Amino acid sequence: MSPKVVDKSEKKNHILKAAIRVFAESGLANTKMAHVAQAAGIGKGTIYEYFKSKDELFWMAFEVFVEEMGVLIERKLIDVEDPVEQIRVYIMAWSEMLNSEFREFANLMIEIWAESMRKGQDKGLAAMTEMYYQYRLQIKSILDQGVLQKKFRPMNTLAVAAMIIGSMDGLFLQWLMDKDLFPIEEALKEFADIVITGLSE
Amino acid sequence: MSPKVVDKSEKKNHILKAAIRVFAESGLANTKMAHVAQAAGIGKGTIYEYFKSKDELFWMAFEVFVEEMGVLIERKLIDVEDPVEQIRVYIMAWSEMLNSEFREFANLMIEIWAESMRKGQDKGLAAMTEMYYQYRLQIKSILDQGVLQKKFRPMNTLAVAAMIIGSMDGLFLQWLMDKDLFPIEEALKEFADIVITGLSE
DNA sequence: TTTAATTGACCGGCGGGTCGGTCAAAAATA
DNA sequence: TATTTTTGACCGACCCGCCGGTCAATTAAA
Repeated sequence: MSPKVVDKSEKKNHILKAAIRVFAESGLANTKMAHVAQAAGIGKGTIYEYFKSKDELFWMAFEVFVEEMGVLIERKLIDVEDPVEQIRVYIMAWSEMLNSEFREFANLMIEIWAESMRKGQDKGLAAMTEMYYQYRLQIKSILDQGVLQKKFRPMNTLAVAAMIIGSMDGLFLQWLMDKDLFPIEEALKEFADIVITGLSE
Repeated sequence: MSPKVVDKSEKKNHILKAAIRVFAESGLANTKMAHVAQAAGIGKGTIYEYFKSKDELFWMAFEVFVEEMGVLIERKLIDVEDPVEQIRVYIMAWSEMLNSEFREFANLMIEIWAESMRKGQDKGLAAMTEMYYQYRLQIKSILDQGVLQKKFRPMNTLAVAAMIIGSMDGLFLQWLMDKDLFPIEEALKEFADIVITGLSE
């Protein structure tokens, strides 16, 4: 019925996008391959032409998600010079992100969190840990710059970086749970103000 | 083999405790009733004398968890008067908690998060939202006091409360993922300092 | 002995993954 | 160009192991 696709990698990507949506909605265990197939508009068997297993599909979805997220943040930071402003931009970038096309992928994050922590899921956990480690270093280097420029007080920059990332995740999580009532914009704004005031010399 | 338990509710509690441990380790979908039974040292069928279904068991485990957690925090706050110190105690209470018997239950939290957000899990989500709403109000009232006493600057206290709770969750989450390397003590301490400095008049 | 509690073998459905068949399109041939 | 052959992407019926929940039998308590 549908014409055959010539470009393998494009179709793989198409399946991945559908999978992200379904995983985000139902989680790993509750997602049926048949459902993913339906969402992608293909037969179940076809998925296995592109992915070895459900598990592989899930973790590839994670990779795509992380990568797109990283690119998005990077782009926002690119033409901000002042470390203080960089921190603010970084924090506020989240609220924009949550109103972008990422909104539908957001639920996936918690699935990944849960999944990566289960006993025996060392591969996923390692990927996760690595991702956060990179984020922390990124923030740390902004903070270090700020301290050097005497715009921030001296501090344990790694711990503060960890705190900032952690807090972002937490606010994100709260918003996920209660998208309508949780005041994410205000909470982020307050957070940015408090962090900057609290860190200033 | 196991001593016969006379008290029905005591046995129910015993099963619940075992279930919490198993759910924390494997999640809802990956936990087998046989495994819970084994962990509790009883036969699988017996569980169904005390709980209607796996689902009911899971959500009762959640209730127990939340309740014990609330009691623990409450106890810490009871003889602190100064709002500023209350905030600090509240924040630092977490690090103590994570070194207490709660440590083994901690993973359960993320399972609950993930589960409560799945499509169709309205019951769980509602319970979750309610819990956080209560927490937010609790913190808000401390902040309101502080503002009244001119110890904190004027602010959107609800948003700040949401921010604080969210951040706590986020730090907790990060720690869950990387218990050995994530500097939870320092991050919490920095967070408390920054928040208090940032909120002070 | 009667009643209550406990148990684990068993059942049924469910879903991940397989595999032989199909067919559109590309390649080869005329 | 028209026709035949080959390819491999696509599919979904089927297989089979797994696990939540049941219940007849067993054990303990009254």
